[in-house]
Amino acid sequence: MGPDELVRISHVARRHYVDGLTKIEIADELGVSRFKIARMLEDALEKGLVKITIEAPDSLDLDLSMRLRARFGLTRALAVITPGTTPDLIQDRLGRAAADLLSEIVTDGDVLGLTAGRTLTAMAGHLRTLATCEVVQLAGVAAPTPENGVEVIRQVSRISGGRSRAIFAPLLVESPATASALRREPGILETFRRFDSVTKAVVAIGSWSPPDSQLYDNAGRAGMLDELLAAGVKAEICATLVNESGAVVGSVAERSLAVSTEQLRRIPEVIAVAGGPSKTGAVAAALQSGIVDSLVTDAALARRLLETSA
Amino acid sequence: MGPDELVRISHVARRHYVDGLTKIEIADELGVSRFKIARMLEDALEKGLVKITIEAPDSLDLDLSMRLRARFGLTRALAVITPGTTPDLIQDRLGRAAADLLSEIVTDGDVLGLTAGRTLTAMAGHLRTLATCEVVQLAGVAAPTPENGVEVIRQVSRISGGRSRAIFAPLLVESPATASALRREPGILETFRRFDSVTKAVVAIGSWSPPDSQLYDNAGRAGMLDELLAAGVKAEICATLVNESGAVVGSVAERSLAVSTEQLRRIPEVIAVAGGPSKTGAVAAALQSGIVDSLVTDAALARRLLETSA
DNA sequence: CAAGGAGCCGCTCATATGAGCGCGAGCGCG
DNA sequence: CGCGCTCGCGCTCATATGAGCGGCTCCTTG
Repeated sequence: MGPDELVRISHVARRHYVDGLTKIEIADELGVSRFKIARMLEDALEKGLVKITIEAPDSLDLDLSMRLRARFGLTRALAVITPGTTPDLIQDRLGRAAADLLSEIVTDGDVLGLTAGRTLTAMAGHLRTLATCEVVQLAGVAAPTPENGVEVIRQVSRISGGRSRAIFAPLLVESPATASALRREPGILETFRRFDSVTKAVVAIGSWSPPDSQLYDNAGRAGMLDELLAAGVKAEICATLVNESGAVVGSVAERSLAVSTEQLRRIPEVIAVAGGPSKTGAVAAALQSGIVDSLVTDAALARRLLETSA
Repeated sequence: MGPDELVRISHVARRHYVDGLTKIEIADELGVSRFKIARMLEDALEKGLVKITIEAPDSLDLDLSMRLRARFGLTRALAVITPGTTPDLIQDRLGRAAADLLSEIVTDGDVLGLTAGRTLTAMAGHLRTLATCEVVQLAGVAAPTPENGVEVIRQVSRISGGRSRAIFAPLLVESPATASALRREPGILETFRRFDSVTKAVVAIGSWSPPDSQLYDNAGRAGMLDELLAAGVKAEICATLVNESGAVVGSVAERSLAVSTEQLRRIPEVIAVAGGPSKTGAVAAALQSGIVDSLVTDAALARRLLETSA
């Protein structure tokens, strides 16, 4: 293309794309037909004279995110790009993304349900602002570590400024009777009554094969593992266990202190946060279950999900 | 902006700007109203999420070029960016730009008129392709150097493949009688007859104050300088002399071998090529004269022209 | 020279789009 | 509680735009 046409076309492109003039206005200005202007702009695009770029944040793979959303019918999906594959790193980045997502979507009237886990602990650590909302713990304490649910609830509700409903009791207990008794404890009863009011929940996904789950560990200690693995448990969402196809199988309901599967399903938006190589199958199973509405995961896992189900 | 909205908006922006979908198509695809899509795209632009850039060649200032064109009512204008201000460098770059311009706009039927000068010599040196056209020398030889008009004509016509009409005679001679006699010489007569057929001409602009012109030097040797300077000559185009206001003053017509002012005016497109600090006033005067239809100059000179006449 | 084809132009008419408006939800305040 | 405010939404209607067409010129080719 010669320099004269270059000057003309660039000028037209600038008037249109930068100054926002319509093609008709440019045509009048230059005394040519609007069709001429349209063709000049087509040329400019085609010859690479006008470059349109979509600025993406380094940390998100926008394309994968949208494909996840579309493929699994999710309300939202975030495929987080991680600069490495160590569990710590992935959890930190997923936590950050989940924190940003919470800041974005939680509004003043919301009742926020949370579970525990290392990724959710990371999320709490990255959370900076949150609308005023009630924060409800959805399951008892699975691990006697700083990563337990009570700690997450405490941090998040402090940032939100809303009131918190914790569960000061284990996730899994020895007998159904103990579980029933605990559920009648005033503080715990209060929290359980809020489950039906929860509008948004952030939950971890535990993997049972390969094992990467605190509930799995607890079940092992409680001697329930063989029975549940025989039932084909692949993943857990709170205390709900699902197999590879997403069907709810086995049950720890009687001996656990947690939101029920039905209550979980009634929550308008359940956001699962999970990533890392070991969780691929569990995330796939959780998505199949229909319990999960939104997903925050790492880009590598997202890619594996889309490949296997293409 | 939160990550979820980021993903949505980026996706919409890509579908629209990259994939070329209409807003209505995207709206249908996502199940939202077209107004929503329009507002998302407005947001994307406003938040800097979509960047539209006009790629400009390093060597041309597109904005200055368009402003020159508009300000002086030119058919074409090129403001060439030079990486320095030495005369040699400026001439080289202007020559290159003029060569590119010629390659672009000369078509097979054209009759191309040329004068001489260092910049036009540079132009000839940079010329790589040219449509088949007749090449006509518009003025006699002003300097006994490799930069004379005959040499330029020879080079250009060789690249074009068309026939050439040179003037093997001086630009300025001692007496009107000698000039008349030369004009009757068969070869020269032939060239002069082609002047009325010239469709495009590339001419240099000579400056008389400060002096930067081969014709000025010749006039000095011929003892005509005082008279012409007294007449207020500021610039020369071929052998036509104009004052600061662009009015034709003085005359070397009787003693020169060159296209006449009237013939020059009748040429459909006269392209002046001139630049450098010393030529500012001369270029301004030449533009005033109405003889010049298009201009190739350096960006610095263009800027000075626009400043003084703003 | 006639026929045919390529390239450029501007038209028609259906479609896409933008400006501006009114509605209804959520929110703060007396 | 009732009021007004703001905001996000989608509507109407005038305008901008694109697809496709036919006319024109120029050039090639038989």
